[in-house]
Amino acid sequence: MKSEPDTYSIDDLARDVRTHWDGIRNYQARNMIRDHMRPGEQAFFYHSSCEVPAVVGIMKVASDAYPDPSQFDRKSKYYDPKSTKEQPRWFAVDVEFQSRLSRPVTLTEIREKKSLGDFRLIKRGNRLSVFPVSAKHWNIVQKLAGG
DNA sequence: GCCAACGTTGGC
DNA sequence: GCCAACGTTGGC
Repeated sequence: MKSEPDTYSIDDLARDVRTHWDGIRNYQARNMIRDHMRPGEQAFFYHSSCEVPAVVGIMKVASDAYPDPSQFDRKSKYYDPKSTKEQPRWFAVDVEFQSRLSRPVTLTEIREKKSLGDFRLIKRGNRLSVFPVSAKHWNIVQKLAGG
């Protein structure tokens, strides 16, 4: 799961421990959290759009998907006038801090690692903020971090 | 349904 | 700030 550290970083999550992962406004990403994420599953925390884009930590999915409250909040930048309580368009999940990687695994490193060649993160045109990670890729990234 | 215009993501 | 690679919107 990607987040811009200027907006919400692994430090913020370590402090909050648990948070609402909201503001997802892409249908594919929404489908991912609504239809495929389950409580107890693990996820990587990835810092995007920053000086050193990198996988920085591990978190745990802490809830089922639920309608993202910000879509109904007129004052939120995530407000969606086309969304109704009866038929919400957007969903959020709760996540819990689990750990930091012993060191960040940078995007550069990931690109250089042959065995991560088919990792979705570096697939051309990938802009999804939420996407599944195979067990193989999960393990390789962890190993790179030294754990 | 097509497609141009526009908006967003995210690396660089 | 630039730009590629998308996704979305809306006119037709």
